[in-house]
Amino acid sequence: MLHGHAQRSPFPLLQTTNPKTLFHFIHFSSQSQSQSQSRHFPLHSTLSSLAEPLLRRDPPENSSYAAVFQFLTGRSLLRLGRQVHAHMALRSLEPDAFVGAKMIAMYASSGDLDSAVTTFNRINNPSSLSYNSIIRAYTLYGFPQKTIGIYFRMRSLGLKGDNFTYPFVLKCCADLSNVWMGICVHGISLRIGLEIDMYVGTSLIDMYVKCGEISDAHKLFDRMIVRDISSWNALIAGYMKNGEIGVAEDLFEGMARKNIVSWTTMISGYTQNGLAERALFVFDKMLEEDSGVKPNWVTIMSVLPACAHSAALERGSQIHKFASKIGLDSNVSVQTALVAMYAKCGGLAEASQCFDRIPLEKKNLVAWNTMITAYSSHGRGLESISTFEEMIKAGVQPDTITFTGLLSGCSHSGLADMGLKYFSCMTKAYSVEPEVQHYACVVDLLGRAGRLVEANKLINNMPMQAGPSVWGALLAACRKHRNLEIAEVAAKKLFILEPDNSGNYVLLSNMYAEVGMWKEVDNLRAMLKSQGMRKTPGCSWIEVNGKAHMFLGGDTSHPQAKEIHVFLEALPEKIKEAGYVPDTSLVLHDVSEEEKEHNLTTHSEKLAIAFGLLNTSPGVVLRVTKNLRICVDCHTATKFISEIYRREIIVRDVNRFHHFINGSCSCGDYW
DNA sequence: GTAGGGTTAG
Repeated sequence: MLHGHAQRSPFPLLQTTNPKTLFHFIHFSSQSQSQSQSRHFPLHSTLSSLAEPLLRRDPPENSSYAAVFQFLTGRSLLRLGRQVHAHMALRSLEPDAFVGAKMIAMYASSGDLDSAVTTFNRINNPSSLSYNSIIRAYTLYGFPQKTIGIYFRMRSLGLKGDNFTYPFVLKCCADLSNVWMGICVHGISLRIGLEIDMYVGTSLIDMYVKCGEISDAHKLFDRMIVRDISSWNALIAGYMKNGEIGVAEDLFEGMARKNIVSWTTMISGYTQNGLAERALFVFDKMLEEDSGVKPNWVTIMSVLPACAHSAALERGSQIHKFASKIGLDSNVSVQTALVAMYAKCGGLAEASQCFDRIPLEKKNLVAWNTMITAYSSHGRGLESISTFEEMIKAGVQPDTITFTGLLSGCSHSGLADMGLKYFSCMTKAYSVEPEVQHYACVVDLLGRAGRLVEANKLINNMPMQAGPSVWGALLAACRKHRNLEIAEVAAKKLFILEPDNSGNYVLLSNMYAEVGMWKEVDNLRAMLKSQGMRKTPGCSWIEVNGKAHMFLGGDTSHPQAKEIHVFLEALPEKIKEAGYVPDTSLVLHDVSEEEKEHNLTTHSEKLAIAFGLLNTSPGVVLRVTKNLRICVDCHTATKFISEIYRREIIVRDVNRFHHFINGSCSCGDYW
């Protein structure tokens, strides 16, 4: 009978185990697995004394096993857990609701969800406790639908659930953004008197926050009798995600005690709302205050995008060093955030170094995507492709973002044929359906090659509605190839799809200006004005000695403004000797050529570059960031500057990177 | 047990 049972069992080690080997196994594993910790934690002796009743001849009780499973939970001792399970089965002990719950927790925490589920299904009379274990397991493994299904099955059996059930069920409603389900579960928890429970209450706040119902979340917060730091944190996160940073700040300041999550919430809130400076400031303040909070990997991950956003390479690498010092740089998520940060700060070499340091088996989809996208935005299409092929070789399944990176990489490097090849086979070979953004990349790809009619045809045959990204790509291509006819078609679509984007009006207006159609230019400018829109002011910044210096177009407010302007006034003559011809075609005003030239010398990117040249030693790479696309004249001028002054200049514009070296740019003059 | 999270095209 015993033997038969063993053969039916889904647990592979069942047949080979007897009490004696179990003892040896416990003895051996506890010694080998904990050699380094044994001085601090007596794992071996604890486990031996817990397991001791199991090894006696008299039949042990379920509860003895429960203690062992509980001890094994969260220790990643899956083999040992299986041995204990097998030992139990050999003694014909069927897990009851209680031991079953502990076994489920052990399996789930050891990464074996299948065994957890099998265990659950074999429990004869599951209790709330057994349901809680499987609900927790399904939630942590990211199966919210399953969790909710199990929860309602539990309710149908007349089990109400307790304060351990509802936080997970609510988390699932939150993950699904299903506010109706959330309200339903809220109602049930209210009826059974659990709303006032601290954990249930916090989970309810979180659920309403994640469903975008911030006022309901706040009402709940006000009703809570006992609040925890977590309740505050959940609400603060809501106001930051919401964009109501002021409210979040007030709540944060009003907290009697703050923990690392409170600080991290504020930092990531600032980052996500584009307030990079504030994010970095709060990060510093947290470290200075010495309030006993210790940054963890989420903190580092939240602060790095702030460096990326403001292109603060020096700040970013300082934080990198800090993360290494406190031992957080071996975390894949931190490493991935580092890759993204370095790439966005113009440090492609550092980015790929960080990527190389991630062990192959730890490189996940996000890590690969980040590196592919990094190469792509730097115009290194061939590297994008080879990284993609390595990813496939490593057995990681690509997703929609992978192909966005890959295709835009091909287009940025002029690899039209490669891009089209990947686009045409992505469904068949990689099971990824093309989406709007992939069409946008292909339109860009064809547009770059001057195949505008083909691009237009592709748009008309798209299986879905063409979005602003697609028409935007076509419009940009038309500007480059001076095709006013198709440009007008694309622009008209864009005026409807994104009426508030002044960039589209400016682009078309520039095209009219190029061919001297000043009446149309005026019409467009009148349209902009009547709709209360203004051209987004151009703005560039550069980091020198760890400090960012920002310039607006025509800016004279910088302390060194005079010096900069003297330099820029003299610049055209200097680079004209090397062949520079000022390109005034894009200056909007219908004014004299001389005046146009002056307009050009005050573009924000030129101011930043001039400042960089004046304040750094020869050989230092200049890294400039601009909030719009770099203009044609600045692009040309920068190429000459890189040659005459023998400087490497890296400009990040709103779309991509430009590496200027020895008179040429990595974008191949198409952007 | 609850709260904080990295990768997306013009």
